Amino acid sequence: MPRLTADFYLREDTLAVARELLGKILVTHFDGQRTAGVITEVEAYRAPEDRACHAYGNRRTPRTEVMFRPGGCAYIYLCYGLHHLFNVVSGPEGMAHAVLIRAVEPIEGRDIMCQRRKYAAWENLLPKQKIALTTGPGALAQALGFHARQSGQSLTDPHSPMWIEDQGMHLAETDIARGPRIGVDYAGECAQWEWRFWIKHSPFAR
DNA sequence: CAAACGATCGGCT
DNA sequence: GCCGATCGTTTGC
Repeated sequence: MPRLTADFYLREDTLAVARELLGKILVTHFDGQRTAGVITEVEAYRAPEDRACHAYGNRRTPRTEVMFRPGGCAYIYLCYGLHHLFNVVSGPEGMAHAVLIRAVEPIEGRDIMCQRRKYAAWENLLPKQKIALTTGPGALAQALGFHARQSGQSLTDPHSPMWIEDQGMHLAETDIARGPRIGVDYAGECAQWEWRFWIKHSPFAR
């Protein structure tokens, strides 16, 4: 299956990019280990106006510099000293827009994901454990093997070990739910913006 | 140079 | 529900 190309990521409408990432397939291929999952939950972040965005007010720091690159690369950072959160940079160069991937449904390399998460083998997991394996941004990033040192890597370069595919899953507007973003209470009125989207009936989304 | 702070998770009550 | 873990980034002195 072909990777999504730069034109998908370069669009300025961050909310459209976020919604359209639902149902796409996030794939990693690190050290010969291939894992993939259907994207089921996302959040949009968008400088300069969004207080919850690390690049709020278009402030550039060494960490957030990659958010200003042309859309189509990864922004991965360490959160709470423990979790590596994976984002897709979008928008044209100079606009710090990104979509946080919050959950996926595993479809390939399930046992590799289990190893990385220190879970038992997939087929021995309880239904609740299968869901916990890749639901939540820290959990899915660990399962797919993401690390902050990979921040800035391309999703569109044919040789890059991380990418997103369209395998033809179609979602109607009525299949998509939206609500406020999680964990951004510090962001004033931006915290109420409904910039979080998920596949309505997926068990792999809150 | 010191200190505060997270776009979270999992275990325990 | 609550709380502790844990550390790079950022900011302020």
